[in-house]
Amino acid sequence: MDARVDEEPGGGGQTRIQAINREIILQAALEVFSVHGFRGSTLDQIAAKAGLSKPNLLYYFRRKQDIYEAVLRDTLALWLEPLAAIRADGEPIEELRRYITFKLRMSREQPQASRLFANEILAGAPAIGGFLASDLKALVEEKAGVIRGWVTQGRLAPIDPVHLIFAIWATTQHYADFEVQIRAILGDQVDGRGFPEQAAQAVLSIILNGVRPRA
Amino acid sequence: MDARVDEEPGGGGQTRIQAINREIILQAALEVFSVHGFRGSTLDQIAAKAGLSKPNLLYYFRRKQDIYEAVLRDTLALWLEPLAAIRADGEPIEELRRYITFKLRMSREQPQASRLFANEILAGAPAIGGFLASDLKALVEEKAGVIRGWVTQGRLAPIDPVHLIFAIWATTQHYADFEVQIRAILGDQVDGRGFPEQAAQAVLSIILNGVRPRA
DNA sequence: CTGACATTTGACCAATCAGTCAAGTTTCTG
DNA sequence: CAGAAACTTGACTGATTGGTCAAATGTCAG
Repeated sequence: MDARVDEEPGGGGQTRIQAINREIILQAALEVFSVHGFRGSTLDQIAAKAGLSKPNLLYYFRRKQDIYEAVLRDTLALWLEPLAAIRADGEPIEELRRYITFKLRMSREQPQASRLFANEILAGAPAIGGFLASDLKALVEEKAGVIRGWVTQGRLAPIDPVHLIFAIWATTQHYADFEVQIRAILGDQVDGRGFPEQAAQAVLSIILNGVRPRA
Repeated sequence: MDARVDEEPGGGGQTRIQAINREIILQAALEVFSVHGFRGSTLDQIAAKAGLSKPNLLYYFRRKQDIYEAVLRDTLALWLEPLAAIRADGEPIEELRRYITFKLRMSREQPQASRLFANEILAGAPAIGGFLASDLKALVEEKAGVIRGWVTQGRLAPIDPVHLIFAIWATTQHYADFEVQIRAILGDQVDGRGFPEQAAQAVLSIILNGVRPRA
């Protein structure tokens, strides 16, 4: 029969095994969904990667869609964090440098999360369209206001703030989303010690010099 | 029986109907594959969009994979064209401006081609991995050499040429690949008359000022 | 207008898909 | 250590998938 409500697999309270297996499933699902997107991924792939049987997967998540949404939800907050951290009372160039550096590090350490979103957006954002149009839009508008203020004060070159945010997203996430292409062009160099710094220096140089106020 | 070799559906010579229907199929396939990727797309979706029956699809292309590769091949050349057009004997900033402008126009006029590649790369480039590591790599290295020359001559700020190319790809293709996200944030503004110019001005301003030599 | 060939399709197939279920096994609690 | 609940799974289902095939229809040159 029904377990105590707060110990249902989908609920808040979890048993030890639930906590472990839900985490295993979400990690496996991230690896699969981030490569093939929702439609292109199968429960069998996820089950195999998680080392669980397919019915067992569906014991923890009733539907494939539920797994997908759980993975997306888990990574959404993580993804917005750095943008939210931009402070209006900071030094503009330093704030942007910190934001870009943060985003580049996330592309390096969580490339699958980046690819998961890329797949979701390419597919038309069926699962997070509402979130984009509400929370993300509000956050971008807020930070665009901050940047616009810096421009008005002459602390940044005149630039459309929203497009600047797009440019930062694009250049930083590119290293995660297009990693295969980058690896095809640069080879094992990508795994070298200096590569992250090299990429960071290039991106920071282009964008920061691109928005630095010109006398 | 076998038709004359040069009139086989897959061959070079085509009947009138073949030419028409192959084009219809490739256009429908582009629309489907660019949204859901190879694995996430179905022949039924393509057939429905093309207004043909599924067996008829397979009369012109023997396998789903063949349709996919044909669409990719058709768009690959188009995609490299602008990079190849960068000239060593041009004015650096003007050459880059032309390249960025070209890429932005392609993102606007051929967003599906951009998304098709994005999906292919995200999936690990199973179909074009070899091409990336050979042709694209060679082309990038050649143009990187050109840019490196400009830097050496002091006509561009010191910047890693390959990462500059990545940054240009990222910022320009972002408008095609993440259109849904951009639309969620900016709304119908995206359809406005001035939007392409606004985006172009922002991207050009950031990148060109980012690489302009500083005294 | 006719015959050869190109084109189209309904019916079908085996494989894979998401999801169900009843019967098992394991784990936890008192 | 017993009983209850949590967990696991083999076997299954109906739907969808890519792909086949024989038969029917359309096209076009002579």
